Amino acid sequence: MGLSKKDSFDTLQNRIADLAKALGHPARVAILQFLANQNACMCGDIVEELPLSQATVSQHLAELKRVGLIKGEIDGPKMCYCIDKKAWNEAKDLLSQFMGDVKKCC
Amino acid sequence: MGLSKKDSFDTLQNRIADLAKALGHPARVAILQFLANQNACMCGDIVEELPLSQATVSQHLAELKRVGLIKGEIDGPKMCYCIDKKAWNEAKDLLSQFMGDVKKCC
DNA sequence: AACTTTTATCGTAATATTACGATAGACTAT
DNA sequence: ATAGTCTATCGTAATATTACGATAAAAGTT
Repeated sequence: MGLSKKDSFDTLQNRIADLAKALGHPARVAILQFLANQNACMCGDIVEELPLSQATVSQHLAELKRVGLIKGEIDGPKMCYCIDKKAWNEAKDLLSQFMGDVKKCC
Repeated sequence: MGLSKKDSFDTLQNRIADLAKALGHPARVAILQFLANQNACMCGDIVEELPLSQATVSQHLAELKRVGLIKGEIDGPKMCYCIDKKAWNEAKDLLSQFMGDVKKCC
């Protein structure tokens, strides 16, 4: 079918998967790189940086907002997007812990 | 439409996204946790560990194989799956570097 | 050879994602 | 008030993902 079985997995597994899914598109990786390499929030011109339409970029931004990695605040006519430090660090910790626990294997 | 624009992004962005996408499902996170917490490869009984059908688990394993995070080798009647250390470390480095470059912001 | 076990693949259906044009909503500036 | 700018949302279409039963393929066992 396609009926989601996500409830059968635990909260941590779901959170890791959800964060990873948000990173699972090159446009969103590019957006985050852009925001992360800036010393300030990004106001207005994200669309110009990407080879995608305004509607599509807005959709990707909404997905990043959904998982909490970025937050947007209104600045007069424009919108300013910033990395959400708290969620970003949570994501970094979760992922690095997850990737870190490999024991020696074959 | 839905026509992929992935070619418009660079190789690194695509690789990060592709790895993240592979981690973007709780079943695959669970499989990797399972393999990573073992001191040996996992032969045979992965399906029993998951609340999914054999066909679905096989599909998730194929996805993990596709990105290179695991490798499978035939052991008589069974199949042994192992974390691919090389790809795993590459993934860990890529992700931690990606998550690491945040400058101070708002 | 016939049977069992294990895993991959095929076929199929439901749902989700990706993408864009068009439109609406919010704000500034004239 | 009107016009311009920026962003979100709606509508829609194409494609991808998720899930499973059924079947095939490969290996060991009797």
